[in-house]
Amino acid sequence: MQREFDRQYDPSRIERQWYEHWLRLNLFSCPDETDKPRYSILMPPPNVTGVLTMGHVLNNTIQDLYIRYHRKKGKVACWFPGLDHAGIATQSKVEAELYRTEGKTRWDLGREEFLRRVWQWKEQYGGIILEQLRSLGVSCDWNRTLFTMDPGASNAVREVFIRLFDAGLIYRGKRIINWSPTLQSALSDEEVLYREVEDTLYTLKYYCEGSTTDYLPIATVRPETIFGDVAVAVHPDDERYRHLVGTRVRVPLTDRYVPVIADSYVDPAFGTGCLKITPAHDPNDFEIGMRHHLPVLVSINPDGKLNEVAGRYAGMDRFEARRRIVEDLRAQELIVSEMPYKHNVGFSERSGEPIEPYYSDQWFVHMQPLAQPALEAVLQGQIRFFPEHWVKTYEHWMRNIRDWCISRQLWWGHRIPVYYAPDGRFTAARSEEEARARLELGPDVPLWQDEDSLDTWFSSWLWMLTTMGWLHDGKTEDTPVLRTYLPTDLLVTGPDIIFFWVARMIMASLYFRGVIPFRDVYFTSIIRDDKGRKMSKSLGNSPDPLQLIGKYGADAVRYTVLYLAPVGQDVRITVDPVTQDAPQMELGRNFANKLWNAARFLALKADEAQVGAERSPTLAEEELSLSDRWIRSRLHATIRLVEEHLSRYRINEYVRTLYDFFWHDYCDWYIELLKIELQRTEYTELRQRRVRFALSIFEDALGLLHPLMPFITEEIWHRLGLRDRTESLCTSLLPSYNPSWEQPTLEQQMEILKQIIEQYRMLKATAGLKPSERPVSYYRAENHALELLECHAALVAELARIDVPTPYTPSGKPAGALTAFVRDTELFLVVGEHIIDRERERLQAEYERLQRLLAQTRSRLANEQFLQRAKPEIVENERAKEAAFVEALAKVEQSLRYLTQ
RNA sequence: GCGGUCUUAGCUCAGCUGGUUAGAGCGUCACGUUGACAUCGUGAAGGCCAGUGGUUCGAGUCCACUAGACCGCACCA
Repeated sequence: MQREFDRQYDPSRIERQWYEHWLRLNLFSCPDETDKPRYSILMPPPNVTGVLTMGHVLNNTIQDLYIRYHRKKGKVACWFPGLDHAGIATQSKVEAELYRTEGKTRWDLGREEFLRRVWQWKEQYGGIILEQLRSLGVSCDWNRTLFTMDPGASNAVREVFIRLFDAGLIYRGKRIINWSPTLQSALSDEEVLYREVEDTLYTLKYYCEGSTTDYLPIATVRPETIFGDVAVAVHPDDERYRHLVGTRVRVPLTDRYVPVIADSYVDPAFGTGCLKITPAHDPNDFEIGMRHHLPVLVSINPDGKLNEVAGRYAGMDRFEARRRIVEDLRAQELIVSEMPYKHNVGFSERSGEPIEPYYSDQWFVHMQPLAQPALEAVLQGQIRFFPEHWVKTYEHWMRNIRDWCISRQLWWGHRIPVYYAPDGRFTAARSEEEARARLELGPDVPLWQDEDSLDTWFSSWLWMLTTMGWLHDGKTEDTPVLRTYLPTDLLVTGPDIIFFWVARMIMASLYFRGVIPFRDVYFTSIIRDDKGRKMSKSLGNSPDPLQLIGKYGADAVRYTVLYLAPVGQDVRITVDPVTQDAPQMELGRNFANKLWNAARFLALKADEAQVGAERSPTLAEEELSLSDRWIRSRLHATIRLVEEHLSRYRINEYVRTLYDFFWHDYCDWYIELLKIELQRTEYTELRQRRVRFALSIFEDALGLLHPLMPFITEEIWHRLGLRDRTESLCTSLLPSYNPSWEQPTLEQQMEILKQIIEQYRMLKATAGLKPSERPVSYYRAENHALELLECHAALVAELARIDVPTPYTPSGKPAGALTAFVRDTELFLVVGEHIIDRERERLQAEYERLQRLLAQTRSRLANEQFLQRAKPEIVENERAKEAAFVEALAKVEQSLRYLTQ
């Protein structure tokens, strides 16, 4: 039976086919209820507007790794996928398109028609990213895909709003909020990014009433806000100004007089010690204004333009107005000084322009009561963070939590379920009828629903509940799915949304269901380019993952990204600015190719020996060679390590462990040894059993690798095992660990044998001999090493490409021989006398190295404290080292002496 | 201002609860196509583990400080 195996692995030929096949076999969908152990993960829902980024690749590969691993442990492993409606991002996108194609704004269309267009857009382009994720091989339960604007999720959102409203945890208030003039909407504190900006600090003259010479010097970076001034504040104890408290000063460029007030908020040591109070345009001024019962004078409109309060500057944009006002202030000599000034300015995370603090009616969630239990769940370890240090960040935020502004002046989103009556009263309600009932109004009284919608995160924070059907009809709280899969086991997300999402989910889950939403949270690395910049579309420094998958294969991309991503450390991926290629992916591609070729070799041998799908009979225990036992020991160590690393989320260690096993243990050594052993096995039947043994080791290891590289492992598993297409490595169980097969002593022996081979190779290379030459070799060894060499001389000869080494009994060394050492074993390779100089150099270096080591060891042993306090086995070890170094030194020294003779 | 992370080979990084002679991949150099693999093999070169001090019998590993890189939160005109 011959199988086709190309010399090179081509992922593009098999990946898509396998994915579709898995979907046909329905391997990823889970029942609502089960008696089996279960494991669940919530996918952080990507935006409908999103396309696959390297961040998604990293994040979803980790999730897929864990889901697949636990599925292969025999659990019902359910991964809940979904999509986020992304209010601002999506609305902006559709508005931009509308303006480009039809020259219209959303107000031209009206709310209803505009929303129809957004839905249309969503049907057409939305969710592309979910399709893209499939090319990565993710094994979600696609039947459970939820969109945050789906009716079920929307019902839950409405119900939650009403419940929190009734509980007094949601309130409406006139506040200073972060306003984006571009988006024409409020933003939460978390959506504002602060950046240092070079500005000018203007000190202005506020003339005292009735005086043309006395003034208060008042510094500001925003002279355009002076029209909103309602007072000037000084510190109550400030001797310079105390006499002025209660008098009035004139606002520059106006005829308006405002009072001088005393408030301890003012820092007398900072600046001029005088502060203008503009409650409508500064959060701190607002607080002071409230304390002193001052009016809130709005001078800048929501569109960022000054209004009639600003007199002749009305209608001007805030930045244009600043320039004009400064010119006029200069002209009228109202400026004391202008100084360059660095300070932090808040920018809209979404639209990029400076935030305008804006005084308006908004909806807030009172966070304090929700935060307390959520903080405890993490501090007490019910929820674990990986890496753990994020707990500090979480705690800091939770202890200083501020109320959450949830209203957005957007149309795309969940509309706030609040109704207003003509008399000004309002209530949250499921319908207009219910609102009437709640407000005790007759059926003919007109009601208005609030125009605003809710922050997108107000639906995301319910994700663990809504994905599992909670309140999808507005009533049913307890579903079989919730009982089965909540709390989930793992959440994988970026640390940048710890507040936006992770913290709020914990709060919502505890408040509404009384359970934690997830047990472990793994915060992924941030992917950066080779200059350390975060990858982003605007910088153009992010490769297109689909292009990489197309070029290198999904397995290779998954492999490389996880190999490069240690826990808690950012990942740097070098990207070619022209081709957008990421050459580091070769790491994964080469590994896949290595795997493929190892399988190709096994298939060749299996076909030669006419091994079919059967794996028995295999070698009996007493038939196992040193290399067989060794590779089995390595396999079981690997099984153990895989479990250890994954349970501690040391993902790159897991990757490295498998790399080492496949490449170094299995390919570099085991296959090479197997080749020789097969050559020497005369009986067909024994050869067959030997190949079966080699295959079974390889196949077990494939299972361990499958969660990371699902496509190639499935393909190889089928080819080697000639398995039926209805079987899948996705659902076949992982090999189980057998501690008695992990044999450290045996591994040590093998290690010595490997070193002996390597030393012979080194000698041969030093002599510059051709590979085809087989120089005569000898050894002088004792005990174990002697035994090893006697038993495996032929293997050593084959692998080192030398003549079969034989014991050398005379003292001294063979004529024309180079010498090398493995512990106390001496190895000789007869090469003639032509490279004495290099040999002497090498031995001299070795001599010095050993002397350094010996000195170190001796100084340790000379220390009384060390002998007394260190553990006995450490001391013993040190003594053994001393002896070994002394002996080795003597031998090297002797060799050097022979050389000079 | 508060909190956090990082600094190990030319590059990108591993190195777990302190204890064999500090590792890998890429890159470099030399050799090589022996029936799995040149997307490969063999060998070699390459490291005062950022600096200073401390704890300890013992520090790349723990602590403090310094320098540099970065992140989060807060923010006064």
